[in-house]
Amino acid sequence: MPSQTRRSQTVKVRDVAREAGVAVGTVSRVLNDHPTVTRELRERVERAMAHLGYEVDVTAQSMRAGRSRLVACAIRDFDIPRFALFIKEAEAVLREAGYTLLLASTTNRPEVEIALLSAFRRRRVDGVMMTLSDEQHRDVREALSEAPMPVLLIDRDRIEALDRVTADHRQGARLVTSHLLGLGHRRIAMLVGDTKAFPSRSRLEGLREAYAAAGVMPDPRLLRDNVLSSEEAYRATASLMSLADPPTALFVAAMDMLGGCLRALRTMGIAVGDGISVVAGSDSDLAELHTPPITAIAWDLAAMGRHAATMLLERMRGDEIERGRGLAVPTELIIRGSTRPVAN
Amino acid sequence: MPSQTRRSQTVKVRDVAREAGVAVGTVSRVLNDHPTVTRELRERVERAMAHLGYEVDVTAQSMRAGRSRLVACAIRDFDIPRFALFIKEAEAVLREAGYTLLLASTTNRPEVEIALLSAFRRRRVDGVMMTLSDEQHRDVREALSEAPMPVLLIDRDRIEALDRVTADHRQGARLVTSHLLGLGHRRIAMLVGDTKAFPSRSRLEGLREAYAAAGVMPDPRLLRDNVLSSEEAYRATASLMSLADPPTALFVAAMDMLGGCLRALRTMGIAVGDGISVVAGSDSDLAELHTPPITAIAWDLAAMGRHAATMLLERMRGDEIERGRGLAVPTELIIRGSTRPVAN
DNA sequence: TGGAGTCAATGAACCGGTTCATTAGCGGGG
DNA sequence: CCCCGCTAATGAACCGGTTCATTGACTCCA
Repeated sequence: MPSQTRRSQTVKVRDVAREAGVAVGTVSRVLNDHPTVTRELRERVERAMAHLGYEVDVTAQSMRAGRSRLVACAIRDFDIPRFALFIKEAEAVLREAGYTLLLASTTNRPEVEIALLSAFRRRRVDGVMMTLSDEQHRDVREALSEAPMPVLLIDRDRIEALDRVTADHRQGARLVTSHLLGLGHRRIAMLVGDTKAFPSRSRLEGLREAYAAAGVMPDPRLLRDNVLSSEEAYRATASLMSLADPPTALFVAAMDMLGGCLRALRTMGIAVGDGISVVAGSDSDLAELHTPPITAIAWDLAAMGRHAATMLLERMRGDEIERGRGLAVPTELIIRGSTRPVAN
Repeated sequence: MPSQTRRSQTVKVRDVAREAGVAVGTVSRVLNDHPTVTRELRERVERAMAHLGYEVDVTAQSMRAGRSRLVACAIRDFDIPRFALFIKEAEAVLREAGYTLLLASTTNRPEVEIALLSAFRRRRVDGVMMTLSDEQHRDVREALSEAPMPVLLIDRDRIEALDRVTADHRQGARLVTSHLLGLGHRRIAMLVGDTKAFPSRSRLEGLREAYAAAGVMPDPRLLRDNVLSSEEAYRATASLMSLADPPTALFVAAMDMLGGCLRALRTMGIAVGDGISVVAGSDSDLAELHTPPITAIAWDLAAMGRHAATMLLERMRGDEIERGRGLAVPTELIIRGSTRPVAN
């Protein structure tokens, strides 16, 4: 019976205590760097641990201490290439602080978000960073308010009580729109993602603000929202370009939908730059190395990941901080060859 | 004191047992779908749980049961865009089976790999899927053999005792090389990643096999190995193209280094297709939508993720299966406009 | 009617740490 | 010399489940 074998193999605090000739409590204090332990005893215990090849059982620690040293990250879909950067940096900061990252995907469904929060609670996860499909969703808000651990929102801002890290998408969309209006474009199409979520909402705001500032009215028929996949971006682009009065510029604001959009233009034989000006809502190798290179909005996702982890750590430490801190990383517009003065 | 509040708020098996008028053991049996519990009692207990809003403490379960329902995934760097697909699918399969995914990055360093294995052991992780920086590393192999939980290797194959899921990179490289040789290319440069790891090794084998089959000798100076970042790919490309006798074709076998390589060619004013034939070691939007589109090797990373999770689940279930099963997903060559007959 | 056999339910012991009230030891002041 | 106060170490209780030997009820058959 392997469990028997394993059990007898496993070195426990008792064994270390016996080996070192001290009480189990002392071993525990050594493990936790308690100040009230003399150097001599500490060394004796550490020698015993090394000698026996002792390893703490984190499960048992969590059990008694009520904390797991786990931090969960739940996002819509970690298939989003640029998002990996966020996770990478967040994980590095958390690991440095002794935490392990739990990863889950919400598939952008409220019921999954709620189920995940419950699963995190059952695991006594110490902190959560997540996106939400819909910040207004009643049940999700209730689940969040009942969460016993701090929750930080990623690129969401409508829940005042929670910390959040966002990108300034409004600013980004404003820059794009002003840039295009400045080039003479008046028929600017826009593909945005889920309008129930912050990024799309604020991009729409930015667009409207820029239009308003220029005293121009946007054509609502050029706005395609809830574009969530590359395939949808393809169809939306194809449909826009088939209009009797097609757009002269296309702002692909939905994250990483640029591929679908370019595929559609290529299929229809429309040249980027000449036939239509194109702007990507987030920068990528594809945008940079396309012919012509594609004007794009850029922001520092790595910094977002670091900030998210750092803020969450502060909150978990229980520091006396005001509730609902927000941190917005700036966005910038990188102008490339895909945006040109409107033809005629 | 919040912990006090939380403690008193928490509903435990005792409370459920009292509410339902049964023993705690019975509640536990209901929780674990034990067969020896009558329908009537089961329903009474479930009502009590619902009424009190009971949630099991997974930590306590893990403590006694010795398993955590955690599966760890440790890869070199999850900044690799295409890898997200693997993780996404693996997570879905694992979640379906009631497991939660732990994520960590090895940064391709043996000592980190060893430390992570130890951390996973301390957390009583039930299974691990990981890459290795060096399959031959003594200490890593020792750590692996001492791991009490099953470990599955991702795209690594040199450890016979462990299950593994790989892509057939050798086949891919063979296809690429034959294709280029068939177009008349004799000076084929290749950028590969870490030669201590399986993917680069088998790509090199594939290249040599194809050369041998054609009775041609490769020029070793055109081989650049240990290209690990986009920046290194940039430099390697620049250096290759500055040779007195530069290559006529470039096989960017290192994963997702295509960007750096294309940047270098653009900087040097060398046209893809005309000036040099280019093949990407893994397909991407960038390869597909580049002008000209770039010939690439493709394989199903999503399937790899699913297979990895499924195989690991089987192993964790303790099924009687032979040790060290290997599953290789096929690779295919997608020929596009970037590879043309050699000019002369 | 009694005894063997089945099956469901019980609850105390246990998993491996941490916590904290208690004890032991020591130095210093009266 | 005694007592007080302080610090360091002790070890039993505890965290919240699961497990399993034991009990009790019930059926079946001689």
